[in-house]
Amino acid sequence: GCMYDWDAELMTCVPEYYKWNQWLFLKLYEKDLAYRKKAPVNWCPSCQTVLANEQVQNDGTCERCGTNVEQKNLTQWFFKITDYAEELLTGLDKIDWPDKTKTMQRNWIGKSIGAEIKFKIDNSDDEFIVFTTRPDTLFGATYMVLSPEHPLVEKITIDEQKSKVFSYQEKVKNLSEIDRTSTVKEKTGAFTGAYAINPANNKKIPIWIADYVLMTYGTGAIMAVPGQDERDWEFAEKFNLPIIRTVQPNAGFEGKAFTEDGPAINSEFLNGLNVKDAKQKMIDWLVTNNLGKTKINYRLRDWLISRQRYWGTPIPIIHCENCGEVPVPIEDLPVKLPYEVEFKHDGGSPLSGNSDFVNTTCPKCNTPAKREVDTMDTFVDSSWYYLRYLNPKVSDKIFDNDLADNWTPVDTYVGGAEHATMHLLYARFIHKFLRDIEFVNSDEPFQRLIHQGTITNQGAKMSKSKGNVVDPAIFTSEYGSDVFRMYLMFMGPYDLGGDWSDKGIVGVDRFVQRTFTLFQNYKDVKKENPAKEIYVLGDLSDSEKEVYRKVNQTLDKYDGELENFRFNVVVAYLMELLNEFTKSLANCRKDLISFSLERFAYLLAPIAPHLGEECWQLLGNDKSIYEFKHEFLVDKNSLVVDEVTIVVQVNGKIRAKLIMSVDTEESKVKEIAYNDENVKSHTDGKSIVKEIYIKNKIYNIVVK
RNA sequence: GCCGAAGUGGCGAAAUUGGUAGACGCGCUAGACUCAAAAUCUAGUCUAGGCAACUAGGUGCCGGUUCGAGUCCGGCCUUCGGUACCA
Repeated sequence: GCMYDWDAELMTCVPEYYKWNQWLFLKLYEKDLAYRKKAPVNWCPSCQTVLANEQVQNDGTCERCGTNVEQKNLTQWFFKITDYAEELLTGLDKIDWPDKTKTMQRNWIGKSIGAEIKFKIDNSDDEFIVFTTRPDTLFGATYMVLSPEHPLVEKITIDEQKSKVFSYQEKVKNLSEIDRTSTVKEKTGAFTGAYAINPANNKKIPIWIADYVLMTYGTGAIMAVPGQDERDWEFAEKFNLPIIRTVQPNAGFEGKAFTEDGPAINSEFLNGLNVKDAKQKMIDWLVTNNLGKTKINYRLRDWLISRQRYWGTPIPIIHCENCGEVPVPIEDLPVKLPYEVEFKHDGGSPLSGNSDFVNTTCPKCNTPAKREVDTMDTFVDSSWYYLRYLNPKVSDKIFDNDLADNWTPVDTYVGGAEHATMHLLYARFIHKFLRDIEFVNSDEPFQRLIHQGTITNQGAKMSKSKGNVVDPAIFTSEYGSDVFRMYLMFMGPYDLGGDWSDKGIVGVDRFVQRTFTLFQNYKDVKKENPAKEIYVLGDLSDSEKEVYRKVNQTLDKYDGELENFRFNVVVAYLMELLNEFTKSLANCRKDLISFSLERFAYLLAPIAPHLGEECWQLLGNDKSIYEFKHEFLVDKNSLVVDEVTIVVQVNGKIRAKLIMSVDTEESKVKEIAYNDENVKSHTDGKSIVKEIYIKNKIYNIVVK
């Protein structure tokens, strides 16, 4: 029952599409937002290939051959998403996304405000910079830690320590970041033999290396303050390094790092200040003495887009001996992915084996030159594809700008929560970049975001390779697409996944059958008995009132629930409505039956389109329901109830239920409540402490 | 490890956002129809006790706030998503 416009199909693997990935790359390159630097990859020496993190097993071996995976540094292309870190953070306030997704993006971007502090190395002209969020604790810095990959390590390590340091570096090389930063594993490290000078007090403090300091965060070096940082405390305890507290802990606090607020101690000119003021005073002092400055740091890293893979968009760069890195001129795009590729096992991209592809001439100086052989991450394709949907056939530009101006941002984007910090962040970055080069006029690509849940099968994500895919055709041929779709809606909340089961589908099938039979029983009822738009409650019998109310209630709730993707409750409402009809419709006047069924068919149509249309026709309508433009209004009067159930509680436990007319005043409720036998039996002989009355809801008596 | 979620009957799940826990559906039980079965219809169905009225307990576990907690707070447990080359 789904309808696709195959003329509007797009494929990211064809040159007509990936040409624009290349165009995007060149635009970013033009603005210095695409650049190269060294970055480590997982390398399997046996398979002679780069492995994805997913292909490296927990024990650090290759999933295909079991060989130990190594880290290898390759020069790779990056997009400078970090230039947009601040806007990617603040922009979250303006979009209607699930809070959890926004929180994940905020944490991923990981903004922290602190300071950069310069440390001199003892007996040397070398110095290095650390980032810290706690500059106020500088007097408590009793040692320094460099990341094992820090470029200074080799230079400063003294001869006697070299073997220890180098073997530690080797050991760390093949650890994953998750293992390195685990807070439960025992701290490890090695002493370089070198010392730094703490600029606050000019004391000599040892420089260590340890895996818990990452080259990819901050400056790859930290000042360690064991008194105020839990990781540093553990490290100091293990290696017998001195601990100085610079914040007065709460009374009785001992045995670990104190990370909360308190007056500064052992810190000369900071003593007595709270953390916030001490931070500021220390930063002022550092600036005055040219030793440091305020610094905002982000955990977000630049987007590594290079892949040493064959099947991807070639990166449009030419390497020339004379001119260096030269972008392919835009008019020469696309750089087509060749089909003849030899999969040489030399570690580079497979494209390097195709000499027709690799060998070219430099666009600048016309001498022989070589093409870039890396391809792009496929997240590049998906970072702007929604714009291409506007007109997939447009050939002379990335997308149709006029359409983009009118149609973006996407009103509601539906996608999995697993994309929270990658695809959904990349797309926001690229959209903002396209805005900055005046290709779109909105700040964000997706105004509203809804996650769908993932239906698993036998506990695992459905995939062809696992062979656990549920084939919808089995169910559409047995029950029809309306029933299958409706069952999917009815199974549970849209954003909640779960394991597939067809156990309840017969319930939906029964609903559809019963509905259809009902409409058949009242075939053409509307022709002779046209419905009124509105009924006066006083003119209706009790059965008719019930039906009329239920129809209006359903109509009233329907839109809101549908807009919020609450399909499961919408289906439940339709079932309740049918149950009401089964019970009371036979006792209703014919024109009220027309009224009820007409609206029922109307509400069915978005949920079960074929059934909705069939029922609509059965009523005697000539035109399709999908051409029906009239909106059924809710008779709000019918929703007003004149009686409510008031729950009487004694000490919060239900002791009676009173049916009272709406808005009954407290004294009246009180009188009836206290006369109830069951209430009496729980209050007699006890003293009343308090009475709480919530109008039309609850009367709670507190006794002692 | 870190970041983000989820946990409610035999099962899928509702719960007006702090006010009657279990709507709707599956399953099950009993009955009607049938020679019989299926289908359909009717009634019942959180647990324990009771003929019943009712009583006690109950939303992963432990504790707290409140007249009142599935809902809020603190601490756990389990499962799931992400952790930058699965996309």
